[in-house]
Amino acid sequence: MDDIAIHAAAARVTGGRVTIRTVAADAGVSVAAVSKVMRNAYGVSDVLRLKVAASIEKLGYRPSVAARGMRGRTFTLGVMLIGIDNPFLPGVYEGIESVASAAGYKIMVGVGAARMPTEVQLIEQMIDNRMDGIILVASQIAGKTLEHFALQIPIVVIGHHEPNAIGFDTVNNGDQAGAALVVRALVDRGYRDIAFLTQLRLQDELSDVGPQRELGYRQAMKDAGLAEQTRVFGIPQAEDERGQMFEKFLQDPARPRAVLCWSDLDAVPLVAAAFRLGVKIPQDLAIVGYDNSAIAALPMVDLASVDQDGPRLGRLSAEALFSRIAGRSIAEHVTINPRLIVRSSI
Amino acid sequence: MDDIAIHAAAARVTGGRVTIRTVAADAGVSVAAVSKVMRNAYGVSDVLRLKVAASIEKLGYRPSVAARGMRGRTFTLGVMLIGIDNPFLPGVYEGIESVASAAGYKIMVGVGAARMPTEVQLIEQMIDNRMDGIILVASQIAGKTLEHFALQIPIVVIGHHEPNAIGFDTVNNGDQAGAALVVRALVDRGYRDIAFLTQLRLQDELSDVGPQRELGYRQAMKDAGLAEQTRVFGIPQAEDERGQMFEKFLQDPARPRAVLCWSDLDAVPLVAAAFRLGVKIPQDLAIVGYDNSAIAALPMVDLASVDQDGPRLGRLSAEALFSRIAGRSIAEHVTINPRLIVRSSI
DNA sequence: GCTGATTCGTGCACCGTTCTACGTAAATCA
DNA sequence: TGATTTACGTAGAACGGTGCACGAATCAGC
Repeated sequence: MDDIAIHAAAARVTGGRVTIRTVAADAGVSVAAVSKVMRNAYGVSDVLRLKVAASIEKLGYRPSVAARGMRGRTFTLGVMLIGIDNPFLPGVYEGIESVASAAGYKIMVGVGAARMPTEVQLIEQMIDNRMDGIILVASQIAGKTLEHFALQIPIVVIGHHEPNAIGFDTVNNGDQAGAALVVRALVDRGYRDIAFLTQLRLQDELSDVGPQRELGYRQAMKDAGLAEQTRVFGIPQAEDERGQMFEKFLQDPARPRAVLCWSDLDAVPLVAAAFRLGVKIPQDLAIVGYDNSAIAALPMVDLASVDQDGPRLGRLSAEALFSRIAGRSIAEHVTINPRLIVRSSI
Repeated sequence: MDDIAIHAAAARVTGGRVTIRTVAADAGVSVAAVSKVMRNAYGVSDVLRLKVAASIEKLGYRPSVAARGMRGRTFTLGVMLIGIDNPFLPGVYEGIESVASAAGYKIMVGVGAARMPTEVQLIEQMIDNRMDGIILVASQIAGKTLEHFALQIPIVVIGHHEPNAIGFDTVNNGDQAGAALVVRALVDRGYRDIAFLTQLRLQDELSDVGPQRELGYRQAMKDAGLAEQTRVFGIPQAEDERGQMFEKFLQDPARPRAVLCWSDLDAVPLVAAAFRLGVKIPQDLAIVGYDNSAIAALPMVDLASVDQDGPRLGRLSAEALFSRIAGRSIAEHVTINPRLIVRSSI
């Protein structure tokens, strides 16, 4: 009797939405029992489990992640992407997703738009949303800031070098090695006058991939006895400025014989500008990119590029994150070897 | 005295994390007062506001979205994208983001990977996370399912036609008009044997953009007196199958003289296959895509394509969502006009 | 100086979960 | 058979906010 009255009250109070209380009332058990079944915790008989499962099925109950997050885990990972149209991301995301979904985890993505304040806000937002951990892809946030956030939430960073970080993990391809790979391949083909094109930006942090690749380029040039041929050009960010810069660069008679671009993001537009101006690739200019994006593989582009194996980076970072969520507290810094995909542009 | 003890207890109990209670204790006011300041609700004096603001600043307090979501709003929108590498998405996202951030809203993205069950799960997840509303971009979920979810959360759909939906809004470009535009442009240039290439899929719903464009194509062909020339080819999803299909298609002497592809997603690979096989564009075959993606604009691709104005679609959908969140309950279905970007491929 | 209205700030009951502590009954052991 | 363990289920206090209802204080009007 009393029981029934309580059930009715419970049903009324929730106003339409099926909550754990609705299920408990329907199954005739306590709220805690339903919670136990949901988490398949210890101390639940088969009879109880079946009863509760039936009610859940019948009512179409879905636990609220928000409410769950207030005490336990949310089983959700946050993934912060630098921007939506970066060619490096799809592979990485795919890798993360495969590991996460196998572990029963959901993913929420934040899009950073490559602007620093936005990225910090996104991290804060993911903390506020009680994600169990976050993966930052190609973030530009400084290590010190990250150490601060790492106190609040497990963090793994892809595409940003912080080998001395103690609060969070990093997963990278060997950016220096990748650039060196390219220099050696170009030298083997007889090129000597090899330049590096890097992203022009305000705060030039050494931990970013661009500067790392530049470092690898410089070292490899020195190792090849080409220290004097070393040339680095900065590419402006804005699209029209970049176009003008490429035009001037390509029309300069003193331009290098081969270039390594810090990313396909700039290499593809360079190929486009060369095409427009009638500069033949590789006869007039050899070009190599970085990221082995889908566009680079198109036959009319056919751009040689360094492949980072994004899916593997993604998988490794997700695994690192899970082990950190599980309790590991000493940092892991993983580096995998990139390889050069040779195409007709060299 | 007593006061101080309470403060200490409050600080101890929260275990490091700065909560609304920590702030209240620090400012020497009630929890409710802090909450009022946060929501800038009615009945707060300037003195109180300043005191609380100072404490918030000092402690670096950030409210928990999860906790807030249990009663009030989360000020977060969910955006479900069909997949991360779709050329249609960046523009749309940019549009949504601009409106959302202006309204002080955050965005969380779910990546659907174009698989139906994943998409449904993502919607459920966004409901579980207490988003204030969601925008589905190029979703393949049937209208009936959406009506069900629309009872639980405000929904706006982009790139999916459901003109009779009553529970949610839709924002689209005129897909039929877009295809007709292309047919007319081709006819004007003297083409007669014009085919349509559409995505081959299991459940061919008329509400999807592909079939809509096909409808527009068929009607425009009829209107141009070319009903007999009407030909539609289905393109398989898998990359290698598609490659084989394109190869056969391009080598067939009876192939059409011009084709309209349902999306750049297939048009660009077709251009690539033509390039590989030495089929000249547009001399041997004219090609038009849909979406006006960045790749289409590359000079070595130079693919004519229909522009949907993604940013505008994004803005309109965000505005529709906000008005729905504000209480509107009758559905809105917006259509904007696409335009053809002419390039050397026709 | 009294009444009624207005302004501010607080106490407290939620929101939907998790999880610890505890009670009870059945099973095992001496 | 009595004592002890084990298995199961429940009550109730968190978690970190929101927002209603209420009381105290200030103010205006007469």
